[in-house]
Amino acid sequence: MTYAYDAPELEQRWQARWAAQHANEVENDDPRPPFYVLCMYPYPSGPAHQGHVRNYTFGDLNVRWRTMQGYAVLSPIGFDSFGLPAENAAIKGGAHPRLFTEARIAELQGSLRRLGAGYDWRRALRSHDPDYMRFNQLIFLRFLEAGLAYRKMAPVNWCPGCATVLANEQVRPDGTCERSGDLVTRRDLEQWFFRITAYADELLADLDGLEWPERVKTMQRNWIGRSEGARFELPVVGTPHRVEVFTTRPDTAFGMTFVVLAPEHPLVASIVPPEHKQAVEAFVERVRAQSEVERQSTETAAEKRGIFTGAYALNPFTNKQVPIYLADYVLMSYGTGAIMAVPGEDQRDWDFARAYGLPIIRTVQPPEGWEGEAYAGDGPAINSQWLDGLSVAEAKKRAIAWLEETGIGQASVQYRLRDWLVSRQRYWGCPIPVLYCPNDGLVPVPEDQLPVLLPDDVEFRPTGESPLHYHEGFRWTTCPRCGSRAERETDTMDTFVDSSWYYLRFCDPWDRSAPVNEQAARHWMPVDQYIGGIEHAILHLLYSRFYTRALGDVGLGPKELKEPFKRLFTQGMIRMGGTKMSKSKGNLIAPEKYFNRLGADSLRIFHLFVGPPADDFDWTDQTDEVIEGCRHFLDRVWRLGTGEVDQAKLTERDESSEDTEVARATHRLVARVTQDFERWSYNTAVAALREHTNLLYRYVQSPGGARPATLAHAVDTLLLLLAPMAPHVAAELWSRRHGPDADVHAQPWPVADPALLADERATLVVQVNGKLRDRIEVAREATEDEVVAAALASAKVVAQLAGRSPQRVIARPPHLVNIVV
RNA sequence: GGGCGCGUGGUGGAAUGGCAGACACGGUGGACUCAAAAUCCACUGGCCGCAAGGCCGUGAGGGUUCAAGUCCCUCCGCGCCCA
Repeated sequence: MTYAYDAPELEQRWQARWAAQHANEVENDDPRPPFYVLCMYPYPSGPAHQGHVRNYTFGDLNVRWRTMQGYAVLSPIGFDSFGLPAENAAIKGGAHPRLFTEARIAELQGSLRRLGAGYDWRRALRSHDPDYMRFNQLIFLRFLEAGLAYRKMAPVNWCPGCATVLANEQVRPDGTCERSGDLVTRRDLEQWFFRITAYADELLADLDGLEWPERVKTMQRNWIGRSEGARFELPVVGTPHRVEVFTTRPDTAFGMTFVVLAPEHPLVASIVPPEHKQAVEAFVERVRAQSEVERQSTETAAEKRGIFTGAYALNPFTNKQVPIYLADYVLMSYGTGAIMAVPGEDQRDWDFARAYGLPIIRTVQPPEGWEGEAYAGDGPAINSQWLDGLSVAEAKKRAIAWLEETGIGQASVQYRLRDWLVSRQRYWGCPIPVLYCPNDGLVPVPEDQLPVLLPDDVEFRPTGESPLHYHEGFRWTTCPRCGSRAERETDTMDTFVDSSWYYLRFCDPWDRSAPVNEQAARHWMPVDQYIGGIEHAILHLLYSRFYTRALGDVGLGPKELKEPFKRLFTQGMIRMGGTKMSKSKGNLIAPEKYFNRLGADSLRIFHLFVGPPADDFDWTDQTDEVIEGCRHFLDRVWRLGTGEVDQAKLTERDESSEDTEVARATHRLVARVTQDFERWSYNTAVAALREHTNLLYRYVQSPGGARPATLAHAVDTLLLLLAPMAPHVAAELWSRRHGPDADVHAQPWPVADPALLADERATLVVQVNGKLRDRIEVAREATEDEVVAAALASAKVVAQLAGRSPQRVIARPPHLVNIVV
């Protein structure tokens, strides 16, 4: 293979020049209108992989394009540098997590530079930087003060493999750990939480105003899971106790034939009669060992899921006694930890009732011919006394009104969303800055003593306990209040904490006095374009939305800033053989080999060209040939740009109609590419550039040759439009054409002249009965009568009509005529 | 089970309800060359036909419309999210 230019040499030369020029550095007082482009900061796992290349190519296109459009573009980058892989490597006998991580960062940084992505490197941050940790801890303390951070004993998802607690989101549906694949079990531990549920309503409601993919918004809505219903109390027969239940279907209360408590429910201890105690305790023990996912699974046979407590409650609607059961699928953490069971309208209750021989009473009339079991749809209430005949919605209202009048209960809203469990029993994370004193109890580390740093001299043992716990020097300290020996918290923070506010820090990473400089944040925020993987649709994006609000509420961020990311784009995944391309799968295709041979520009064009950015892409054996093809395209642009194509035929002359057509095509190209950039249709934008290149080749090689001025404008425009996509080759050609100091990336983005967008001639499509029969060249301004006349005069149309006369003629001048016979 | 999305040539894909398959990859042929590579040019959905041309064609079936890949209904298959 021989290529038209030496890509590695050319690209490295331009990268060095951009670094020397401090290109893409932007000041906070830049007078141009601000525009914030951000790619999700990467976890540094080593050199970039194709997913990174795709992500950062899209990001850089936006940065360069918006810059050419006249914005002051904030384009920062950082590294999500805390996390498990570094610690696991240390346990396996590797280097210290810090050294390991910093080596990986250097590799990834190298890849990003070779990709030619433009960043304000002065603003770069790493989550494990002491400065960043200090502010992470300061935020934690302010949350603690405000009651947004709290500690409680909680049954948690415990991964034996990772030897740590997992958030619900990190447990896969089959009950295994997202990272290690081990089966997750339950344990009770003192854990730290962030009170994200305090914002549930707001987080749900404000989704409406975001320019995010509808899919992502739906996922967040489901995750928050708001449901409206009622809660009310039932007396436990023969005891002074009352059990409170939450239900979304108060209208079905007349069909309640039993009550189910979560096995952990506090009432269990006091209501179970002695003769049932042993069996109940054994059941509770068994359920405690199960993971939440197991408990929620519909696979388990109903017979094994519950147990009768021996106690009865009084259904306040019917004044009848109903038995109280325990069942694994009722969770203490949702609602009140107790439900009224209505087997007639809930399939799980139906299954349970059948398994335990409990009565089933329908309270909603199923439609005629209903052959299913529980009926959850709408219909008139039956067997429900004063609710009979009402629709579900009406009956709900009436039932709630009755509960409120009688004082038995009230309307209630529940969320599926739980508070965010942030503590991790690991070393390589940000320490939680509190200590425990025998006299003063829980004591926050004074702010002037932050950051609490990780000790370097730790031992990594595969025991499952945090190395911080063994480290006597770290673990023991003195209480800042009373001076006695006190124990430090040895848990560290979930790494999602780090990624929940980094985008705010980028606004002014130089501010030593506060994590977020409010003035700078007001200037740049919200992020105008956020770009990342769909896999962060729920967690990272929801936590960040919470953080933005919470920071404002504790006085650490602009109070009026609610939403961090105005526009979100989620790119598709790179797959290989059906699975996601990732380091853990061992199916990475390193970009370095393309950088060395074809150049970063070719790889960038490939990622832009290969399909819609939002779609997944399957990397196959043919992919290399497509990337070659992208280099081929850049070589063709090169030969046009340097004048290597048929220079001899260039002729000075007045503009001919052929020249005019090329000029018009150039303006159409500008409009097309701009529009495609706006709608994230980069594959068609590249197609448009390739089409234009093909057109210019034909133009230059045509018998009449090209008119120099027309060609120069067409080629220059091509280079301007190419600059955000293939920045190196565009820069080189531009400087060769316009002088060594000319900078294509500093040029204004071209604007199409509306007068030149349309052709003078148009192709009239003639259909007979909706089928294509002829194409006729007509003037662009042709009237309805003219196009109809032209269509009827067509020999092909006459032949098709075969003497029949048209019943109806539909004309859309100048593009289409349809003759109906 | 519920929700959302997607099914187009050998392949990736394109198409505000108005010319299906743009742009590529691959393939075939040609020019250049002693030869090859590179480059440039042409052709490339299927079937019938010497040709002109015709017929069929966007997962399957139905509907709306002058006109459907696009809108509506049913079904099949695949993917994702929530259970």
